[in-house]
Amino acid sequence: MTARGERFDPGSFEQGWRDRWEADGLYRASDDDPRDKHYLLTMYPYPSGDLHIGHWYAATGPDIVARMRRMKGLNVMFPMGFDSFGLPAENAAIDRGIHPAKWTASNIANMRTQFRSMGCMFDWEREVVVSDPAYYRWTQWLFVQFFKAGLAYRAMAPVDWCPKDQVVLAREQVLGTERRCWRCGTTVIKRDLEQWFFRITNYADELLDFTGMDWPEPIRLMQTNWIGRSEGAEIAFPAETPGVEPIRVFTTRPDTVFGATFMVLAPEHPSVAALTTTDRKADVDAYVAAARRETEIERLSTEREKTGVFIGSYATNPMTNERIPIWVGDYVLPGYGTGALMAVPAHDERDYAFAKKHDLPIRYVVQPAGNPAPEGEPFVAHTADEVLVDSGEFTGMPASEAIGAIARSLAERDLGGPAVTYKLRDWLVSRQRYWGAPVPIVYCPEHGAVPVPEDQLPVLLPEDVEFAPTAVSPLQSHEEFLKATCPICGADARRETDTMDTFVDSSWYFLRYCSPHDDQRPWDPEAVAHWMPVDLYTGGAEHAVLHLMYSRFFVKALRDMGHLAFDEPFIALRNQGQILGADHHRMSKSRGNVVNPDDLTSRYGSDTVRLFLMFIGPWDQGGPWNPTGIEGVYRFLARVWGISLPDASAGGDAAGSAAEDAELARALRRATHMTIDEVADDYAGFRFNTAISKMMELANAIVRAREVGLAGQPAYAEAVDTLLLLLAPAAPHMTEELWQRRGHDYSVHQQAWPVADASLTTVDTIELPVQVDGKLRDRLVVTANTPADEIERLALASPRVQAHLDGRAPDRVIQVPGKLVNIVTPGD
RNA sequence: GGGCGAGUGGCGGAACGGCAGACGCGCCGGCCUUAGGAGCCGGUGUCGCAAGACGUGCGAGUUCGAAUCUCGCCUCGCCCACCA
Repeated sequence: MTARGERFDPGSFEQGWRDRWEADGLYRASDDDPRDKHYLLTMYPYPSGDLHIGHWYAATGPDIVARMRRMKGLNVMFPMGFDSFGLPAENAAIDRGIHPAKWTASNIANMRTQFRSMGCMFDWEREVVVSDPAYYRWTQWLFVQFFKAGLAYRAMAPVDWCPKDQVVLAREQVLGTERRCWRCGTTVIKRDLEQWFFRITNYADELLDFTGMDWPEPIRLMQTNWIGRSEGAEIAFPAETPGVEPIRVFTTRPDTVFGATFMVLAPEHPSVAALTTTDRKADVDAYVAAARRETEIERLSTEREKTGVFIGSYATNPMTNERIPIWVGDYVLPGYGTGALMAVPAHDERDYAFAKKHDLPIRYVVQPAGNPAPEGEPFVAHTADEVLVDSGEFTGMPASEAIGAIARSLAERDLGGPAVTYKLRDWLVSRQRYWGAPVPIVYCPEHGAVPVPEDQLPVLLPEDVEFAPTAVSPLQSHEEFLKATCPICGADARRETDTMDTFVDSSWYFLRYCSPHDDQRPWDPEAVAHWMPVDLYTGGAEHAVLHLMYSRFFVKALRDMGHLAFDEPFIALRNQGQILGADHHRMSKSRGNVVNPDDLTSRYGSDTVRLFLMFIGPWDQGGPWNPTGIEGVYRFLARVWGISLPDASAGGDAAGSAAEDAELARALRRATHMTIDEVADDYAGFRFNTAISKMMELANAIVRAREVGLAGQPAYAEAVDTLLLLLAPAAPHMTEELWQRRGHDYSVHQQAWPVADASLTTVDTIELPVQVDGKLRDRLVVTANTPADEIERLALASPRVQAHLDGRAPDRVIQVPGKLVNIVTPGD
């Protein structure tokens, strides 16, 4: 801090500037702005009560980019809202008797205030709160559109059910590997209930296509793996039992079908009962019942024994025409492929383990070309040079060819053909909870599930509800809510009590931001056409799959219904790292390691906290919280303050000659102009830590310039003004204050981003490292256009190089223009 | 078990085929001061008085040159987890 001039006191001006920006609507994004639109979005938070340091970390990065892009001439929209439906509000209601709406509203009010203290350029006029009926009305409207388009349907699905409380539990309400009810500790069971689904699997293939999307590779990979597309063949194995359909299986290895020596059905497979023979019925029934009870509990374990029972009947291998036994085993998953598989123990590890345990035949039908068939272990390798053995007419054929040939042979006999299957399942959107958007459906005894007419939306959540500790959704016992009439026939009907998964709310909130106050439709098509798609989306990587994939699905589905005219919601995506507690664990209230930014801001100011968070490391990395070092960032800002105050130019002892001063001024100007693009590139690449270090270097250069008496010169003023402009996105308050004090027009945030003067950034002398055998021995200072042979001569003439050459003539000299010289000796 | 990512000073990190340790914290020394937990100046990878040698988890390799590329191993983190 400067000895003269006024002390840096962020508390004296930060709030004032925030009020002014707010009053002036500085960050309001207008639809008719002639500049190019730029939609920058950061994931909205769940209103848990307080903003912690992680929220600051997540929001400051995109705020910097938003501010820079605005200075670069774009019409930036940067909105914020609240993901305000969900379980914690309901838990608060149950535990403390506060109504979820009340609890949520007070949390939002608090967090909104805290958000404002960060000095982000959020356009609060566009705020979206998903638990507001003005929002969920349109969530319901969208459900109806999905229903009409056949993309929302009802089906039986297993749910976690507490037999004591008689209630469906959410996934997070089932605790531990013993799977106990969070409330009463009873062991939870699976129970089939009618649930609502969205048909996301219709879009599996399109969701695999990331063409033109600037997304992190790990996220694309995770979604790709989640969708889990597998190519192979479907093959029908006729069952001997009369009246039973052939058993269809999916396989990625049709080339091994000659080695299929038995079949295994999932316990849930629909043909199990019909295929079970009388003498096996007791065993099979017991096994199926046990598997059903254990679904997911035991199946989670990879290492467990391959259990199963023989069903008593046989099928025919369509290639060998052999009778092969049919088993039931819980390692076969009901939801994947056809829920049945042909077991090829010689070429699949799981089938091999099953065959060994149950003493079933193992037949090798593929082997490495020219090698004997391996014994004692499954041969699963799938490379180019394998051939079929013991496979009838296909014996000797390369495995890669056999895949197609066998599939064709089966297709000719109507016993199969090429097939594709996915791991992706349809999206279960039903939640048996209160605090969510009610599914807008009524059940008519005559017409079944009927959507609520659009002009009767929203289906409001009743407010007069009691939250009993049994955790049963109060909607299920709210007579007035349940009472409905059929929209088709007017008969007495019952209202659906399921609410929607909160991921439904977040699958379209980015559309609502475009026209948040429209009360005639979910969005204004013109506004959406103007702003969408989101140019840059930021958020935590924990949403890699669900939220991001659901949003992509929504956009594609709505496009196909004619509501949208683009394919993807988010062009570019960046993930911030997670700030952990000082104990290296996730911040959570129960651990007591949550860092509240309020203490830090009151002590250092918002700018310092913002800058510190961006300085501690790469933004996408995160890491454990450690406030050590915040002083350094504060000192940096205080130094910027000191060199920028108008009276800073008064000091300095002009000492050098005019020529020396001109050279120093030129060096300062070069440093200034070099920094402009470096900082811009770093900001754009989310490398805020290096951007800040470069601004620190410029500030240090300005301090030195003042010490040598440059403070009164134009180069000094240019350096300071440029530094303030570069720093403005990261430290918006103090740069605004200094900008004003230096006599410039309000606001620094409406200035154009500075342009680097190329004539200043090109260097005329360079320092070249000189290596001997790759080891640094000397440095040469030469003019930038020195010819190569001259550089070589100078390098060889260096006494230090000579010493290391030790009389030897160089073998060769490698020059990387402008980078270095390496002299290679013949020795090695 | 599979996939992805990461290992660099006392610490956060920079460099990402070409000067390892930018920038900052901390620490050491000095200046200023009635005082300093303020500010300013200098130093700070390790060993060594020095010249110099060594140095980016470990081990190989490619290259004139490797923290960076390749292969194998170790450790940590995240995701998926019997997906036929």
